[in-house]
Amino acid sequence: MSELNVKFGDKQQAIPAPATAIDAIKVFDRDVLKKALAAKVNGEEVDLNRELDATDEVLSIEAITSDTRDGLEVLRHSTAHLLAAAVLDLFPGTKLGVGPALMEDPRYGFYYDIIAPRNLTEDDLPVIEKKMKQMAKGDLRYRREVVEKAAILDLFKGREEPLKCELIDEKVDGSATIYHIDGSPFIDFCLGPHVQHTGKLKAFKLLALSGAYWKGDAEREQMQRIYGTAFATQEELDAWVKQREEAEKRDHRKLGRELDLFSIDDDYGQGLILWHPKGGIVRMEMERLLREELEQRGYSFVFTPHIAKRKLWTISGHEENYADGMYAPTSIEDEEYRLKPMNCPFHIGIYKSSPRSYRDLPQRYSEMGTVYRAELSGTLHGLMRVRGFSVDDAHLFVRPDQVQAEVADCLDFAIKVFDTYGFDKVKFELSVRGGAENKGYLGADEDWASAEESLAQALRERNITYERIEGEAAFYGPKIDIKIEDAIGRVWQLGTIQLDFNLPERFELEYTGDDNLKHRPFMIHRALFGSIERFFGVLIEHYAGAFPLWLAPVQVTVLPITDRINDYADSVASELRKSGFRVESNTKSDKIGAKIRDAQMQKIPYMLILGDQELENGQVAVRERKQGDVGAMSLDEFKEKITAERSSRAS
RNA sequence: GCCCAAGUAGCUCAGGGGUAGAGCGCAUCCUUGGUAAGGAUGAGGUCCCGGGUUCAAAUCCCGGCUUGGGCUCCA
Repeated sequence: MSELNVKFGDKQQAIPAPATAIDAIKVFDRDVLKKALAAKVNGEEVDLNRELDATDEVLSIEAITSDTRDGLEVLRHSTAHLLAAAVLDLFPGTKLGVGPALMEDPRYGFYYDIIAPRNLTEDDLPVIEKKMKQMAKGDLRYRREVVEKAAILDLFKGREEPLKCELIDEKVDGSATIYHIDGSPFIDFCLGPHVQHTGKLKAFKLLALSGAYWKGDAEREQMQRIYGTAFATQEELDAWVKQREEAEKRDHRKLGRELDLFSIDDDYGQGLILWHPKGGIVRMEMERLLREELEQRGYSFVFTPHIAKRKLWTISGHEENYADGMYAPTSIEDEEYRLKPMNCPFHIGIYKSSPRSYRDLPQRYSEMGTVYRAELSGTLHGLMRVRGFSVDDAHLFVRPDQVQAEVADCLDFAIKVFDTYGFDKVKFELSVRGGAENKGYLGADEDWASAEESLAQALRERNITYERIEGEAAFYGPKIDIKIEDAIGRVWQLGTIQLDFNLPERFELEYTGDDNLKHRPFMIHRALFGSIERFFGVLIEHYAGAFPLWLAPVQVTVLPITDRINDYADSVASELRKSGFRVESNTKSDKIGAKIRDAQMQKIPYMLILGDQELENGQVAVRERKQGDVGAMSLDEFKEKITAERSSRAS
């Protein structure tokens, strides 16, 4: 064979053999070579210098360039190897774990898990990064080698790499590939592809050091994980670093303190939120919106206690399946009680309080129910992960024929509410039973089939595009998860609409049908926010603390220019309060610039600047927090404007 | 829970074996200034907690507590 038939884009040509991927690409497009990091041959990702198989068939070749996702992945994965090589060089005897590129996580670009002879600290990162840069300049070659399993095992055994051996043992059947970085002791068991040499790695940065377990298993070896990121150009890396700093400015913990919204005080307990007056206002408004919707959608409002007898949690199955998440029992008069981690059993109690007819269904109970969960201390995070929180919970008890309509209404509800908050990207995921894996699903097959179909049908009926995920359903029923994307593109899993075949069974729920026989109702758990605390945190970051008028703790601040105007300012403020607005009046002796700055830092939507002119004309000079000065108008005109803005809940 | 780091005034942080510091905020006074910081004075601290080393510890060492970054996108 002296020639190969190669296809590149829509062009095809015979080239002399033997040839590498790079030789082939060169024939068609010399320019693309500058950006090429790897190649695809018949869909398989390979190194650029991979020799093409001698074959009569047409080989389809593509270049993987640095400006594509695949290219970035090659770049990051190669950088992870460079990291490991540098660590090995600086800390001989280091054991290697895995070092993948991270393409979904916006915070990082890659990591490498290691066990170094001594625990590394963050002070080591700059040293390692320096070593990496030095190695990058040396244009060290990534060299691929195909080796038999036994030989690879021997190689890594000899290098005392037990974790690598374990991986090889699991993954390899026959032969496998390893990669060297020439000029470094580093060898990795890896599929590739990689860049040709370290000189291709021009923009990378080490970011963080953390703990990780081998295979994520807390029973296995504790390792250290070094996170970093890499881009094709320094400009892209700089832009990314800058954006990261922007995200930090939105941190809800920082804004929560600056805007006096909430606090967490260890004297009261980790993960327990103290809502301050200003946070309280936001919460009241969030709940007001929900309440209006709940009323219109025929929900009823119920209230239930924070603890219940232990026996109840045995019936519900929480004692058996969820004990780790629950606080220890407490007793009174020899009876044990436990704090509730969920509201469901209480709502079931209400359902069971009288016999139900098919005519009574659906029953829709809603409650802002406060629950307590024993989260591990290390997982706590501001408002996002807490130990006590309130769920905008609802439980619907429905007949099988009502499932679809009820779920459809839940979807409408979610869309309406998230739209109000300005989340225009909402994603829906339908989780159903998986084929092969048996998770010990409860409930009859025909119930599952009908429930899954009802959920899917409800989504289709509302023209919602959704992702169907096999095998992600809970053991007790299929569900729809709702995820939203915030103002800076981060995705948050919030609400869920979940069918439950388990609890109706355990609590022996029933209703009398039109056939005068007893039937078991379906139960739907429905929460939009999941946790009010967490959603509050998401909102703070989404709005960067600048709440829209309807949510803002202080909606208007009145700023008199001199204290001659203080009386007029007070009268304007009290006039607005009469119309239900939250107004402050700043009569300190600061200059107007300072008062404006204060208001701006507090992210108050409207400032009314009042001086002699306004007093004389009976007007207010309006300054909006983003647009700045919008001119003078009568108080009535201003009131009309903000009344419309408030009632539309514009975001 | 585990790995790494941090903990100094209400907040943000500097300092560092021998009188505890700054800016912001707060209070009082002066100033009454037209769209992002006017000035002066003052109050405010168990330098996280416990132990050790030392003539002497906020500082060095050990332990604890809390906070922060993380804890499988598998070669």
